[in-house]
Amino acid sequence: MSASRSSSPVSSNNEDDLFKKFKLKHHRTTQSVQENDDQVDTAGSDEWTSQSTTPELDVDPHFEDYYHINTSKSMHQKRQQHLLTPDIDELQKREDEIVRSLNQFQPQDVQDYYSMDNSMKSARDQRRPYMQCGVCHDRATGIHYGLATCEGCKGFFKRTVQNKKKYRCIGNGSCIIDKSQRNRCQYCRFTKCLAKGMVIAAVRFDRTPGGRTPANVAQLYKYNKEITQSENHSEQSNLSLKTIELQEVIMSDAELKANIESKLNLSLSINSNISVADHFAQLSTIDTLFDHLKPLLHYHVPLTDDLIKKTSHLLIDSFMTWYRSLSFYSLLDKNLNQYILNTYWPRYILLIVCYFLTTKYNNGNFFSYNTCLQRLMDYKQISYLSPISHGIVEEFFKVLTQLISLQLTQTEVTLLSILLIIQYDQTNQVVDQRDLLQLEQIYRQNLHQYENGTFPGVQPHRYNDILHVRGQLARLADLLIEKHHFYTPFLLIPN
DNA sequence: ATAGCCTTGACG
DNA sequence: CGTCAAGGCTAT
Repeated sequence: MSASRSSSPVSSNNEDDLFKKFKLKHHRTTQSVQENDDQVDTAGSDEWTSQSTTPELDVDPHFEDYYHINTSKSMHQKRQQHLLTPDIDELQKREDEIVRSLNQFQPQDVQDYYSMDNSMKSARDQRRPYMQCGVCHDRATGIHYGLATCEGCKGFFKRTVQNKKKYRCIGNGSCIIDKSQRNRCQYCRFTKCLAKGMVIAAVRFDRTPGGRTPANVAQLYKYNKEITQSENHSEQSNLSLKTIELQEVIMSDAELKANIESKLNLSLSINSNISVADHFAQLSTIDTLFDHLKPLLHYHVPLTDDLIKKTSHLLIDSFMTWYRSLSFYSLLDKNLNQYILNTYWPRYILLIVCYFLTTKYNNGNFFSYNTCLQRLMDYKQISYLSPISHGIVEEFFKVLTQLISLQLTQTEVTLLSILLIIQYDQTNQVVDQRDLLQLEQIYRQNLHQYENGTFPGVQPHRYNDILHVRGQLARLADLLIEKHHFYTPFLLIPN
């Protein structure tokens, strides 16, 4: 039925198209220009958000109290700050001050931005065809307001300044801005614009088109460029110093990703070439995660390995961002954090995909071991995936049915996902995990409290059930990786 | 609101 | 002139 129209072999950018279709359902920012300190605009709330439980994914508030008592460190002081962008006027004053102080020290050195005949110009000419937006890494169309940016970020910056807009971040102000999701958080986008050196003064009051940017503004361009460059340098040298000093094997993000990538590839048993997508997802709600999975629902053809891989990447990125935003992240040892990131992403992805599946199969949608198996066999015939393992399918089916019957709330999913990745592993000697013992206790306790408060008496075994599922999930994830069957959960996504 | 494309105008 | 970087317009 729906075969014909949309199935033209769209040669254009498939991933982008997907995102255009499914993103933007809910902006993660709100524009609180005036009185109302309201909530997010929930425009286009989809079926996913309709759960009546707490919409916040973050840890149960009790946990924070408990945790602070024990650690006497307050980590979330800064979490609620910087949520609102400052007045444009204020920012403008700051720029003015910079210009003034610059002029004090170098009275008439102004006009050399345009006569730059050395480093900057040549650098610019060199990367001319490859210029990418300093904010979102989209293709840049030139220097705009002092920074190489795309048309989108250019226009966004202009609108923001011209209309003196203020934005608010729903998360903790560290949303990742890239091409695919630059519209998710205006606050973080604008903050990044500024951090990368875009100059407010370059937006004209009088709106006169054409002409050239005045010298004092050009001065700011140069100044900002120097600042960001020196920052980069000091960061780099700091980093290398530290690693040498500590003699630790802390991987860079790129290395970490590469490592994960190779594992992922192996366990998907795909041998096609890898193209490391430059997508960095961010997450703070289940909705965001599901946004990554939803496109898979709309494929009328079998899922391709490529698609699964891309989706996995998005989820892994989300996982990393999410993990780093957890309150205990900065308290744990670097090596331990790295170990967790490197080792436990399959558990996390598995949980998310399973949870996604439960929302799809929970009401009346037939779901049995046989249909499950049939589905996988069908895929097997069309694709080049490795042979179906009945043992794994059975295991997977067990976990899934249990999850379906449990009907986890979002808070439970959150706690479960944390418990999945901070599980103390006796057998492992690679890294010092002692901190995890205490942490795990804290989160168990937190889950226990939550169950008592939310389902008092009704489901006395729920706490144990969830811990049981945790064990199953952990084992299954290990198995999926080990036996190169990581694709299995994805194939059951109904379409 | 966003972002791709268009127009403008100073400068070399 | 052509180039660059401002603003404007407008389909989505």
